[in-house]
Amino acid sequence: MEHDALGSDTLDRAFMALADPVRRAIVARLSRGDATVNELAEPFAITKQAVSKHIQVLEHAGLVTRSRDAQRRPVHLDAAALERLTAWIDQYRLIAESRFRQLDELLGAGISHQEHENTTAKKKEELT
Amino acid sequence: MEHDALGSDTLDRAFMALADPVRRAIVARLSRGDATVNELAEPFAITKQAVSKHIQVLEHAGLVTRSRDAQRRPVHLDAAALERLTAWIDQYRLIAESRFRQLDELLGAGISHQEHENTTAKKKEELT
DNA sequence: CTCTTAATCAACCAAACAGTTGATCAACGT
DNA sequence: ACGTTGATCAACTGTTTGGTTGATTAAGAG
Repeated sequence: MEHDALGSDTLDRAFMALADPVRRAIVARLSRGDATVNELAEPFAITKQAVSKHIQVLEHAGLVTRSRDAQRRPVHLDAAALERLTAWIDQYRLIAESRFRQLDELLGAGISHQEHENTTAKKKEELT
Repeated sequence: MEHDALGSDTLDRAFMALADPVRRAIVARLSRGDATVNELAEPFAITKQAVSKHIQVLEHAGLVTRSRDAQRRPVHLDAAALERLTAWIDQYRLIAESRFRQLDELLGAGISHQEHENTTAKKKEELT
C-alpha cells in the first residue's frame, strides 16, 4: 500500500484523471451523491467497461473511494483530495499574483491590466 | 482563433498540462518570474526541444503566454488561468462537502471522520 | 558576410491510453 | 441449481504523447 500523500505520482494521476471530460462529468455527478458503475455509464454513450476503467483511474488517483454494499460498489467522491489539488495550484498562483502586485507598486500603477502583462514582461527579468 | 474561455477542451488541456512533473516544475519556476526556454531547460536533464514542446502544451492550455524580446521569448505564467482551474474544482468540492455536512447533522455526529466515510456510504443512496 | 545564440520544425521511436468486444466472477433472488 | 445483475479481467486496435536527433529560421554581435 502506498502512502505518498502528495508526491509527484499522486499529482500526476490526479491531474491526469481530471484531464478527461467523461471523468470530470463523473466527478460532477458524484458531487451530488455516490453512484454505481452502471448508473454512471447510462448518461455517457460509452460502455460500462469503459466507465469502470475511468473509475479505476479516478480511484488510483485517490479522487474517489469505493465501498461494498451487496453486489453494488458505490463510488464515493473524496472532497479532501480535490482540496489538495486546489492547494497545490493556489500555492503557485498566489506567488505569481504577489509578484504581480509588487510590480504594480514599483511602476506606480497607471496602466490597465491587459497592457500590464505586455509591458512588464521584460522589466521583471532585471529585478529578480 | 478559438474563444472557448472555459470549454471542455480548455479544461482538458489545462489539467493534462499539469499532469506532468516537468510542466509542474516549469509552472513552479515561472511563478517566481518569467524565463526563457533555455533557462527552463537547464535544471531538467532533458533537451530544450522537449522543454519547448512542454511550453507549447502549457501555452495551448492557456496557462502561459509568450512575448518577444529580441531573440528571447520569455514565458509568462497566467495566474488567472490557474484560478479558473481551482474555481472548477471547488465548484464540485463544495457541493460534496455541503452534502457531507448535511449528512453529519442527520446522523448526530458522534463518529470519527474516517469511519464516517465508510458508514455513510450506504445511507446516502437512500436519501438522494 | 560570418558566427553565435534562441528557438522551432520535421521525422521518428517507444510507451501509454481510451475504447471496444468477449469471457469471467461475485452476490443476490427465485 | 438457475438466471440475473453489477462489475471486472483480458486481449486487441487506433491514437496520442514524450523524448530524441538533425536541419532550419530569426535576431543580433563581430
